[in-house]
Amino acid sequence: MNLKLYDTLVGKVVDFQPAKAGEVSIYACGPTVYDVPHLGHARTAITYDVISRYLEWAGNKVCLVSNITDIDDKIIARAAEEKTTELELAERYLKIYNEQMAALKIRPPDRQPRATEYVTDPKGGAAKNKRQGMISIITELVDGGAAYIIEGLGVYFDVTKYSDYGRLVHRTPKDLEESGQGRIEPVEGKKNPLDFALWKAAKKGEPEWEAPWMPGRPGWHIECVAMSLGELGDGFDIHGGGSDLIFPHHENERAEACSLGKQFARHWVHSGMVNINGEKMAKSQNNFVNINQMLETISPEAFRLALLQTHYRSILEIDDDTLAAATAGISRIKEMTRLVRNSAAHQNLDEIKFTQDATPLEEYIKPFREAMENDFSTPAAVALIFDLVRDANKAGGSDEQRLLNFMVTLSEMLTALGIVTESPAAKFSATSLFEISNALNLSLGGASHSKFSDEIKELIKKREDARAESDYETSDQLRDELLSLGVQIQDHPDAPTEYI
RNA sequence: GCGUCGGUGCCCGAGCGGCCUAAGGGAACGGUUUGCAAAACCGUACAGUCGCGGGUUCAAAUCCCGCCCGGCGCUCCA
Repeated sequence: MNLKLYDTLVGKVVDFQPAKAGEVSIYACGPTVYDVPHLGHARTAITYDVISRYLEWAGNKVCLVSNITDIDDKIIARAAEEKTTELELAERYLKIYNEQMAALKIRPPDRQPRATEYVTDPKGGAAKNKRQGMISIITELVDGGAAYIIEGLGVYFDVTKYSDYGRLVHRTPKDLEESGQGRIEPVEGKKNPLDFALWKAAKKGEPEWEAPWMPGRPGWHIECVAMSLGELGDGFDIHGGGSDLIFPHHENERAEACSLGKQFARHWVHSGMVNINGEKMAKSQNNFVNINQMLETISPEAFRLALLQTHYRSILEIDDDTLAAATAGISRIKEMTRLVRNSAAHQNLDEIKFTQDATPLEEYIKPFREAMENDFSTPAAVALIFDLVRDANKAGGSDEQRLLNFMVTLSEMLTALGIVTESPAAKFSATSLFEISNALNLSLGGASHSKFSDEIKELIKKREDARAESDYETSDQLRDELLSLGVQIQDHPDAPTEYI
């Protein structure tokens, strides 16, 4: 693997090699579960899903950790609004989040730690478990002089004690302070306006944990330090999230972790934001699109394709045109697999096994790898899929060995991107051309044969009768009717009519 | 204001010093095919040259400078 990726900290594309050859560890900042997820969450989750799938496809062992923030001010506020407990609220929205990510065919992360599991040290102690809770991390920061206590308010990180502050966001502390004027909520007792909370004292009725300073709850950034280091260890490979998290969240994480003497993340990766109908998607615009809503109009495969046709760092434009274009694109790929399937079925190639001979075609795989390893250039990778589709359509039904190679190649590429979710190695190691093309067609949302209702079967029968009598007026009418029921028709001069 | 990313055809969107007579998808138009369609394939127009103006270079969409415009960030948002 010869991967290059854009590292936010460096500000350019750099060579990437995992700390341990063949193993890649990724920490992707997950959601705060106080509301239903929206397209932004989907985009970020799919970005890291694709990255981890590709790296795995390329032969690495990948560990993807994505956390859940289940305690913070928004959750407390929302729980109060809904007259429920923070725990119940977080549970509920976490469940919805995971269900919707599954609906998008996003693979669950290898581990999904929650902030509340990381407040205190695990049973048996930090050293034994190789993971430290937030309270013990904060204690270390206080003891080391990087943090200070404001009585009755909380524990704050002193940014002047960390000389590299601002490097991730490419700003100087002075700049940050000036541009933050009027935005930063003044806190009585802070030494510097940029100082931020590591621990917040609990107000009456709020969830609280016992701590050396005062009962309270953790600040935002410290949770990700505890979870990323706890799950992946110091010097893990990639820390990711949406680009809106660069500052203050990730900057502050760095400050905390590096002040502990940790190397922390080796690379920082950030995915771009989502625009809806040419406008930024934001609460103030009141144009948040929920995943459920969107999945009523587009398949998860098509949605993923729409995302992949834009580079992960660019702004993603979502509107009806984008989604329709992606749906048409998936149909195009699906149609090709269907044509191959038919060809295999009609020629009885079904009986021929190609186990030994199926060969992914380097003419596609090689540039595909190059595209993906160039900072995950999925638009170029997707273009190669369409090149292959055209070439396979052109090849026609005659050369079954070549068709098989096309199918295996297509399967590899679709799997590497997660458009298709089966493992090709397991699925296709002992199968036929028909089985491969059928599997791909079905996993792209294609229909299997003869699963029509009696009503539809009746209409088909009527139409066939009409056509036999050359009554085209009636048969065309029935065709329209069938189409409105979702059945597409393809007549052929010397082959049976197909119903899709 | 500061930081950062970007401005490419009708739309989306690659390319980032010569292979660009600018990938790929969608939409449009014409042809082959079809009873007519659909799908597929072939072809065409779309980018009078890649936001604008300078510069570097034998060579620039690609590098540099300036300007204009947009996104994101600038204390709790993926």
